[in-house]
Amino acid sequence: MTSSSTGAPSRPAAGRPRNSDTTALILQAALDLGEKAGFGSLTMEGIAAHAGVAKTTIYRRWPSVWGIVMDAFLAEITKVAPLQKRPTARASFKASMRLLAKSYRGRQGKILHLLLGQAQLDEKLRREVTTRWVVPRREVALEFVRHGIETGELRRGLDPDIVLDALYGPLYHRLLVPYDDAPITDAYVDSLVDTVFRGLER
Amino acid sequence: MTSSSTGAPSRPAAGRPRNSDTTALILQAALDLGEKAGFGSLTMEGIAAHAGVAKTTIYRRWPSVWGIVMDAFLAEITKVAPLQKRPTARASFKASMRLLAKSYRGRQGKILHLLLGQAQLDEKLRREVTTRWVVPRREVALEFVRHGIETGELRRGLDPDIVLDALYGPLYHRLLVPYDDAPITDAYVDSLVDTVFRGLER
Amino acid sequence: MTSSSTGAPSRPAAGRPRNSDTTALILQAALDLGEKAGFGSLTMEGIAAHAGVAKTTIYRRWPSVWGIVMDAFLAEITKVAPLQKRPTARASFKASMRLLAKSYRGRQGKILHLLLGQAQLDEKLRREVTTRWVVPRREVALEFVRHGIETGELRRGLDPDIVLDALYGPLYHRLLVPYDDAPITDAYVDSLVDTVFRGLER
Amino acid sequence: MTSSSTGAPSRPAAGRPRNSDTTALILQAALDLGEKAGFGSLTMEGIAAHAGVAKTTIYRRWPSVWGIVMDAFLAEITKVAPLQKRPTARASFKASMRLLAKSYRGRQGKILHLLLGQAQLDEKLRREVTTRWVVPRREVALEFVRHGIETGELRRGLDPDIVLDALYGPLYHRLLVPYDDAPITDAYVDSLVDTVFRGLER
DNA sequence: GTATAAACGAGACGGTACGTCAGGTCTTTCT
DNA sequence: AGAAAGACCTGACGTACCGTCTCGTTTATAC
Repeated sequence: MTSSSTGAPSRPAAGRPRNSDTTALILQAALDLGEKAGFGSLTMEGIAAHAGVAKTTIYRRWPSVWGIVMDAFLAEITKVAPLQKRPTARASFKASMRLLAKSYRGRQGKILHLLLGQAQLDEKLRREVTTRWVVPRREVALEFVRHGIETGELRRGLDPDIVLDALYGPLYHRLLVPYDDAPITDAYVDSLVDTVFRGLER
Repeated sequence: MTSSSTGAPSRPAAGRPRNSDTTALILQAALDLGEKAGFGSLTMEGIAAHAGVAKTTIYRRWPSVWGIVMDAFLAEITKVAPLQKRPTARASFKASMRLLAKSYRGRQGKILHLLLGQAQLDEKLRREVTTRWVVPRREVALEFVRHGIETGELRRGLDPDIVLDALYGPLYHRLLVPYDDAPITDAYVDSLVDTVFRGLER
Repeated sequence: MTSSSTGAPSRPAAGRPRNSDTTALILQAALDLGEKAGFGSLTMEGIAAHAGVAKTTIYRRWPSVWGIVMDAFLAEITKVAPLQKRPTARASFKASMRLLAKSYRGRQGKILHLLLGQAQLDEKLRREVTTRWVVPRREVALEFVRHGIETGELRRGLDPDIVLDALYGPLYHRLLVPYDDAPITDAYVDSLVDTVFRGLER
Repeated sequence: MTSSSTGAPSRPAAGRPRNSDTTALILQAALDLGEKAGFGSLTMEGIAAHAGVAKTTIYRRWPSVWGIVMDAFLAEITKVAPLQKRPTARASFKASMRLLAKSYRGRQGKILHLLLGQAQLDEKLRREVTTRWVVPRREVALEFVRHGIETGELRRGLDPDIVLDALYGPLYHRLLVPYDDAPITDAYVDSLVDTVFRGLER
């Protein structure tokens, strides 16, 4: 969301540089307010006031509230729940999904389901979520599957995309389709992975 | 001079009765506008203007825009994609999910992902979706699973909830988590059901 | 500035009628604030806040701050300084101009020079000032001159417009062209009228 | 408005000297923009952009938009309409006022009435107008009057200030009080001077 | 020549106010 | 009592300029 891309390091961008403390201040304010009053009721004015920053300063960095939330979410989640590589695909997914489920039980979950919710209504945000969150993770996960097929852990002929949908789909289903509001436990993840893997193995 | 002949006991409700044409008019206006300008940009004022109706008239019937959309969605979907009972669970799900996938490829899909999106932000709508859409369908589907276990088609010890998540999860994952925007084809559904069922059968 | 013009009294306009107390409240707030902090620093937001009224409520009545000030000014000035008809033209103008000078020494003067100042920058306001303030008064005054010519008090061949410019011009000159900030006294008015009339009489 | 040159030529001020082309560029940009979009809508940012100059460069020279306009006005008007000394007071005023009326029919008039308008709202500008435009001209004109009294052209006992008000007042009245938007013609000036002078002469 | 000092362009920044939009409530008259 | 119309308060929107600031760069005098 932030203008980035450096490439040629040549000129130092001319003009007074953006204050990165200010950026951090805004992100923090957004998280604080979201935590306190609900991420659904975040407003530009509220964030600006809480961060002690002018609205224009925010608009210079992000085009919408959701841009901010997106950045805040990504900054946290990559630290907290990176994909886990293990000897077998089954172990890799179990570990990765347990970690993911854990963060989803906390603040990240609260944010993510709002983020994905809002992405349904907002085309620009949807693209942002795709390119910055879904695609990068999916690519790593696809590698797990392909490797599993090579080693013979998984049977040949499987469509790796379907495999990922079968594994992660249920997780997001629980997160996004309102049913019984039960949290996603480690036991649920284990049970899920085991059930699905029965259909995947040779 | 025909005597009105109320016949019906109770009360004639006193005062001017609600015009049911008006109700239909509003629903139609909501669908028209949503189709044209995107369901995400529906507003009470817009719907009222387009339907040629006063705002109060709408508020008397629904508490929010999403209430209207919810009603419009349910009215259509139950006609179009009822659950399909077949001799085997596998066949039942294949048929039901194909039908569902088909409607999701059209207007219903467009509405549903907005509805689920909005439900993430709006607690009241979330409950509405749960009780009027998710739970009723889920109960029927659970019956399919239990029956499959009884007949021996599915192995004992399966958690029926996990089964449903494993089947429907991927569908909603495709619908809600933005990835490649590929539509959900019948082939995808077949492939998915077959893959998952391998892990479910005896 | 307010939408007015009734004409056909028939229909009572449908819908909730405007609250005339609210209108008065806004005008009063504008005058209060102007008096306190200077009419030059009036803002819509300030007036709204001080009147305890929503901005939209004001915008429904006036298109700009100056529209409000205009209305407030006219409401006062017509009460305070109506044109004075006397037996002779000289006496009529002396009386009228004394009264006008007196109000200009007070709040009306403060407002008027801002109003005329702003009218230089704002074409719409300029027209408003012309039709609601300048023209009506000028027409009455022209009548004084014409009558003076008929009775023989003033010589024939005078251009009535020039006469009015010669009389009122100096007054507005003092008001609008900054020089020594001396107030316009009754003595000044008398001296002015006498000097000018020497050139007007037979 | 510009930082005054101290007179003593001593030090060349150390550091990079101001570029006088830049100053001219800004003035020109202000006039261009004013001519095109109306002097009332001039902004610092607009002028800076149009002149291809940084805002700070302008602020280093003038404290406000109106300072610029003031300088631009004065630079033109003193060239175009200096006071005219003639043998008689009547002839001096006729010539001077004709010349003034002529410039007021063009761009100078457009600017001046905005300048005087704005001066009503802005105390600093008001003083600026007084000291740089009104007072210097008024002093010369007062001399005309005093000389006329000495030579016996005008009667004794006249208050010179009232004389000037009587002569220039109508001109500014026409310029500033919106009435019929008729331009100020030479014929009008002649007629006005003759009428007023009838009351001034012995 | 090399400091030093100011001009200059660029753009960030905190502010204030703008005029608009939609929400949800209310008041009025008509049906 | 329902319905249409529209006033009303509320809150947020995104934008425009303001005047100040912080940079890096340029251009002149002074040492």
